[in-house]
Amino acid sequence: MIDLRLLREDPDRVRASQRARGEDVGLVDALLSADERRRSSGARFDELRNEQKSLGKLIPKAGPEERAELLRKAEQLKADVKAAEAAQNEADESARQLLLQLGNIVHPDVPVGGEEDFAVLETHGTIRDFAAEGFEPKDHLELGEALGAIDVERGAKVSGSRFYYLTGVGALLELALVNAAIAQATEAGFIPMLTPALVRPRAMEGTGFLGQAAENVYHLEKDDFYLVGTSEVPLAAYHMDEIIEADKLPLRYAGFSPCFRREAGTYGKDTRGIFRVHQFDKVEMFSYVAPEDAEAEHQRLLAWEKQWLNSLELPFQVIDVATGDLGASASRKFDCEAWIPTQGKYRELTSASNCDGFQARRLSVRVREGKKIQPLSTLNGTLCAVPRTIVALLENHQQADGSVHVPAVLRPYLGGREVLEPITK
RNA sequence: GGAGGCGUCGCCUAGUCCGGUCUAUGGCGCCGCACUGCUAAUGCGGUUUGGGCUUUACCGUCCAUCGAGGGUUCAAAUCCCUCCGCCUCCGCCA
Repeated sequence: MIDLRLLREDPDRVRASQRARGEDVGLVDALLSADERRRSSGARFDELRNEQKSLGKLIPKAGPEERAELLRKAEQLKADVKAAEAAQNEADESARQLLLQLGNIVHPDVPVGGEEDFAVLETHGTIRDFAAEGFEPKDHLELGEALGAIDVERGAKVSGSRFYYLTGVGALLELALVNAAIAQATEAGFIPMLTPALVRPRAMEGTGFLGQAAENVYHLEKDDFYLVGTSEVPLAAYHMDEIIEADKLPLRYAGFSPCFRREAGTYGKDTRGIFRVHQFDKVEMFSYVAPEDAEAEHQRLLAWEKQWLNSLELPFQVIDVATGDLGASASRKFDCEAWIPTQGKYRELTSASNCDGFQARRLSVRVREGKKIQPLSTLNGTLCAVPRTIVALLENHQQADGSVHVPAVLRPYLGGREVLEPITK
């Protein structure tokens, strides 16, 4: 959530941000009046409660007659206090509900518009010219099946569409990617973390995934658990309700977990292969930093993502995601998109978001510097989302005979193998 | 799944049986001041968090906060209910 004080002091800035997101600006005014109601009902309750307390002190000391009189007054007050408390709770709750609907304040440099209105910031690597090399590139599924690495037919048989098995060298490839990614993150100072994949509503809501994104979240009704779509959720909630000393920051975690996504509303989109699936594993970077350090950390996360993709020898571009595609909790988001030869376009492989104090405020994670206590800033960035990375690797590193070149960074985790060969039988 | 115990403002802890004197005790740690060649020791003061009001800030002040939420009562850390978490034992199970 955003800072209520900011809303009070500079509502126009919040309105402008809502407008840029293409969201309802009326929400801001509703929130302002709810906040006003919250404050006045709170003051009323405080006043009555104070009166009740002073009266309560007199009762045990009073003589019999006086006592009866006081009790009569106290009884009346009891009803008033109860009503005032109910009014206060109601006002608090309605203000909170409105506040939860409001997305983060958008960074002024973010391009305004929908999904297609992103700005390309930089490009890396060289796109291969398969025509010049004299062969037609195969897509990742065809390659993966030939390698004995991917089985989507049986994935569908067992679990339905958008499920898959990674088999043989495919399974090894995932483990190699995960190990290499964790190694890079550890080298950079991240603490490796294996996190819960099932979380309570508070963690999900606090991370901002129960708003517009809710339809993409799996929910276990019987136990009221949510399946996380990213380890960002358990990593953000890790320090929930804590106050962290300023000299402990930055705190950096590299989470590895399965990720579950319903992919509602994507029917017919990316249906072939393992580009868009309901379950996958991912290594995620997560940072807790002082508010003034957030933008610099955002750049650092992006730099680590670029380092990773470069080490995989993948051609990619970096984009500044447009306002309409930010998601509720990000104030700014940089995606790295790898070139997918058979699609002839760049597709998202990693995503780095600066959430400022948005998640920290919802999850009550604060930093203490001297006497000052304030929400800190949280940021997250993908290091390696496994299936998509496999897609990009297979397609970009394929050779005319259907074998696949292995980047040096993965070889130590693949028994030194430099090439993956199709299975003959 | 069954039985029992527990949860107090950084950590430990008193208080809960028997409601008001709790404005929550004491110790440790930490911060400030005093004293002191330095350090240590000692003395005095301070030290939960959130929200209002006031305010440049400080200070001050009010309300809430004893795991969470409800209830009883004029009044709840204390009594009742529900939930959450931790511990012990039993059962079951990777």
